[in-house]
Amino acid sequence: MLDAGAIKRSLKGGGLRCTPQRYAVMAFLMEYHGHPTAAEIYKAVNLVDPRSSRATTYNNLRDLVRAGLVREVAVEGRAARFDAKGIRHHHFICDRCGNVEDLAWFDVPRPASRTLGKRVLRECELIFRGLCTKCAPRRASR
Amino acid sequence: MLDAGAIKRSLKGGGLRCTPQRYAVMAFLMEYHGHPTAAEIYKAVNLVDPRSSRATTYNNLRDLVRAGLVREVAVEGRAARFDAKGIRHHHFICDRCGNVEDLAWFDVPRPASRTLGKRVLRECELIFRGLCTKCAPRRASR
DNA sequence: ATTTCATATTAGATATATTCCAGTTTTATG
DNA sequence: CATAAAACTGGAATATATCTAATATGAAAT
Repeated sequence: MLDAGAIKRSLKGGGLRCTPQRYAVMAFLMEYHGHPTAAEIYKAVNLVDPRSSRATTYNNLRDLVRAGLVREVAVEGRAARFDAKGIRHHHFICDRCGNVEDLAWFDVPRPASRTLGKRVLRECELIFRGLCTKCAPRRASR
Repeated sequence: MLDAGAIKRSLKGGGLRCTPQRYAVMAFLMEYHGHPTAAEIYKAVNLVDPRSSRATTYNNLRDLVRAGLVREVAVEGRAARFDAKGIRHHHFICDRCGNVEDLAWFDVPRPASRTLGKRVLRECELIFRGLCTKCAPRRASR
């Protein structure tokens, strides 16, 4: 079950006010185990309580990403996907349908600082590409 | 120097006809060492020889990616970037300006098949996020 | 509890990125 | 060189995301 206090605290921890709209986005991402697009999140939170606009949903997602509470996954030619940063995990993106799936975490070597140059490393992300279980059997059909 | 024959051959190898427009896109990506957007590529190839439309540029990029000759890098909220798959490398994306930079290659562990499930793995991509050298010193300013 | 103000929200307009369409042209093949 | 499949075209359409400026609200301080 979702702990309202925990959500409130993590928003505050990220320097964000707890507004009904922002709370709704965060709560939705925490209980929904998928990788919804901004449009899907907008729809879902308004289904429960129709008080959020599209702009606000985008604003809140941006703020949550900046605060490090949510991860954004860009997918070529499609809407970005979001998920709450709970347990560490990698991502698998299907080249056919664009769906994003989680993969169990495993450690990734960090690049040597000479590889990285003077760049500031914030995080690293491992993305596997291929065909998901739904698309793989139908590989021949185009 | 660019070898016209080599480009022709790699297009053919990918099952693609060699048209002036497609050749121009591939040649540009091979000699330009950056990560241009579709719009930039469109502009650049038409500067040399104004015979390509926007739609064709997009179509060709799609085909080249499908043929495995070009890599597409999605960046949140911005246009996708492209580069010719020459030497293997990883990518660094700047969280502030969205620029994509190359990082020297190093091996990445493949996930165990139990981690991958029944998914078909095509490739894996390591993306480092942070601040590029241009943006890092100005980190305080927003 | 009330005041205060920085922050957040809103609807709609706008900007940006990409794909679709339907008719025409071109490439590679035999 | 005739042919057919593939590629090209400009413009319209769609999808995605951001901006704007007026209004409302959360939470810190009284």
